[in-house]
Amino acid sequence: MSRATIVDIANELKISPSTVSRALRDHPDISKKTKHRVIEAAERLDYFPDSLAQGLKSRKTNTIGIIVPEIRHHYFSSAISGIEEVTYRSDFTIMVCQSNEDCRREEINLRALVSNRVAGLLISISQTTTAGTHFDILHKRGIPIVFFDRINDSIKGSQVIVNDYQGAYDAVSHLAEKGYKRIAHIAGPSTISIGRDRFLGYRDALEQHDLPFTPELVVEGGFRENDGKAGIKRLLSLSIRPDAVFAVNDPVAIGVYSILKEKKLKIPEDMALVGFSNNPISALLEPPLTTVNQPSYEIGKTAASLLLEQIHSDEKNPAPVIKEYQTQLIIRKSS
Amino acid sequence: MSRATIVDIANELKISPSTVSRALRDHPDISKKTKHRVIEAAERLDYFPDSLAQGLKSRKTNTIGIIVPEIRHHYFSSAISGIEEVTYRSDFTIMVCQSNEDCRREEINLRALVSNRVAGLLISISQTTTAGTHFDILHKRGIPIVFFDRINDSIKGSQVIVNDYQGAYDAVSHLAEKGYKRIAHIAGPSTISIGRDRFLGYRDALEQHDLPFTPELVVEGGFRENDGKAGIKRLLSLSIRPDAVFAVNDPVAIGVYSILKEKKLKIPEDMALVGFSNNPISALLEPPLTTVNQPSYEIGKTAASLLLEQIHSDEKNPAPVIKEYQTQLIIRKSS
DNA sequence: TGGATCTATGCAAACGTTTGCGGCAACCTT
DNA sequence: AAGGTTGCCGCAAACGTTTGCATAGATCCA
Repeated sequence: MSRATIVDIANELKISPSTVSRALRDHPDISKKTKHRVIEAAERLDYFPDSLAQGLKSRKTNTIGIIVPEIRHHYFSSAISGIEEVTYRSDFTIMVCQSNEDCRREEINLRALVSNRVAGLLISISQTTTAGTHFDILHKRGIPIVFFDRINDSIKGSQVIVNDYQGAYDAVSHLAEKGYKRIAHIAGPSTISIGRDRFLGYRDALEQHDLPFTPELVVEGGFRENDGKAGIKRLLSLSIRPDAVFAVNDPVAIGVYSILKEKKLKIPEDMALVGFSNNPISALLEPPLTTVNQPSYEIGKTAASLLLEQIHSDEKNPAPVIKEYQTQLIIRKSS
Repeated sequence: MSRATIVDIANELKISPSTVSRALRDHPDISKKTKHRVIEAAERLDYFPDSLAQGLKSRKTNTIGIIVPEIRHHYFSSAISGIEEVTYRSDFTIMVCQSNEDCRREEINLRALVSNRVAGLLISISQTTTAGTHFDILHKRGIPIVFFDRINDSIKGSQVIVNDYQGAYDAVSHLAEKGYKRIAHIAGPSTISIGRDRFLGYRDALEQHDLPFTPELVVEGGFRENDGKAGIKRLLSLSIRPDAVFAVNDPVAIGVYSILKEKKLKIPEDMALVGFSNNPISALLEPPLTTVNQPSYEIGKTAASLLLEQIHSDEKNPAPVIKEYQTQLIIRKSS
């Protein structure tokens, strides 16, 4: 019933706990023979090391924290999958929290993770996170942090991102070159990097192709399917409808799909559509969605590797590193 | 830089650490005035409780472990989302691991979680997990466990599942009633509950509708998209092709879709198709996929609630509870 | 006024590890 | 033969909490 400890093994073998500890960690001071005896006894007694005691004593743990807006969104679950894949290989475990796009909850999660003494933190901030002062404690405690996907300029730290500006620019250029004239944008919050950068890419692409920038063709919302629904409804109610829509991401584009289907509007004849993220689902939609590829699984892996590097680095507050992935426009039938 | 501890607060206030500890936990013995002073000092010093020390001393933690085959599969990420939602409200954090459908990795994950002294475990076993002796240590240590979705009869523990048999039965009955005569089944591993039960539902539905059970129409594989591709290829190579397919789950059905599209075969004219899970994607496929609804998010929430109940229960090894959800056939254009 | 009860606090041990330091043989040097 | 290495191991303190027990002062009752 009650778990065996190092002391139990020591008593069993009539040696001291320190010898057992060293034997288990393969310390060179311990003889081969003793090591074998210890290993054998440990297995026989079902010994499991106690990570709590280890962490308390050694002042560091093998767990890293993750905070994302919502776990069930494909982009994030895929990134988490990538993260777990690399942390697993380094004997780290992950603690996962979701902020539900709520800054306050993000902060509560953060406190819980710090209390659990995570060795580092990976985060994609919520869409309501503007300030970011709650990240200061990490810096104070020398806990490395890597932001991925969504960042916020007022917060310092390493980042793994994609070139959102270029991705949006390419997507909208593609629409312009296809001959669409009134290209709308269902945008994300301008306080979030990806919301702002994709908007800027959109605006500059219009300008580059001699299309007028029309403020009423830009509706700002969140990152969810419902935001897409609301956005397209607004656009459909305009006196002159757009002939194409660039959605800030695929979930939003999917919201647009469902409304357009509901209204029996044809894609791309009545309205062309381009998304962002390349969710697996986008290829299977009818018509398949033109979108911008964003390698979420890879991004997760890279972010985790970067974090582990910083954790193992000697300096307590290593200089921020920024890794940027290039996006890739995937042209399908919706445009 | 270095974090403040209870002792730091005690020194600051010239009181003893035990008083600080009690004040922070709102112990009735401590005066209002002292409590206020302690709280104030704690905030001023940026005090964060140390979960490791707390866990070590109190012999229990507020973290629960999760092991799933793959985080990025919609069904699981959705379940994890549900789990996090309820654990968050109870001040628990989750440690998430993925087994990658590999029994050995599942066991390694399990050891890591036990080492971290999780208060309980939620698991959906890998498709290669047949024995399950590695779960014994949980029982020995009185760590409650709740299985969800995939179970294995040789393992005892609480379960949150759906009525897979009935779901499959309904799906295949639907196909039979639509007039399909040669209904194939791309099945999951028979060692896993959901694989076996869905197969049994398929078989009995055939019998009930006076259709012959033809072994060559059943191909057994895994739960992934690739398994669907392999399965449908096998079926297409038969001298007499089936006219309908019941896939063990939606990812497998999606694999079938992509092969059928590749071969220019029409759904449902050339081949009808039914899936299982009701992934959000299934409604957006063309044609939309008939499938069996399985409330993954709800299942996650229920499993987590059940686990928390057992954690808070006084008995060390509470009797297993089984919660079964009813499935619901969602008829769309693919059948 | 003496003892009993209550309130608020402190002491010290314990949770399971890790690790610096020191010790004791046994073996090597010159 | 005396001193120096080397190999192997144990002692004890420490990590940051929690908690049973003791205690000091205040209040109460007869």
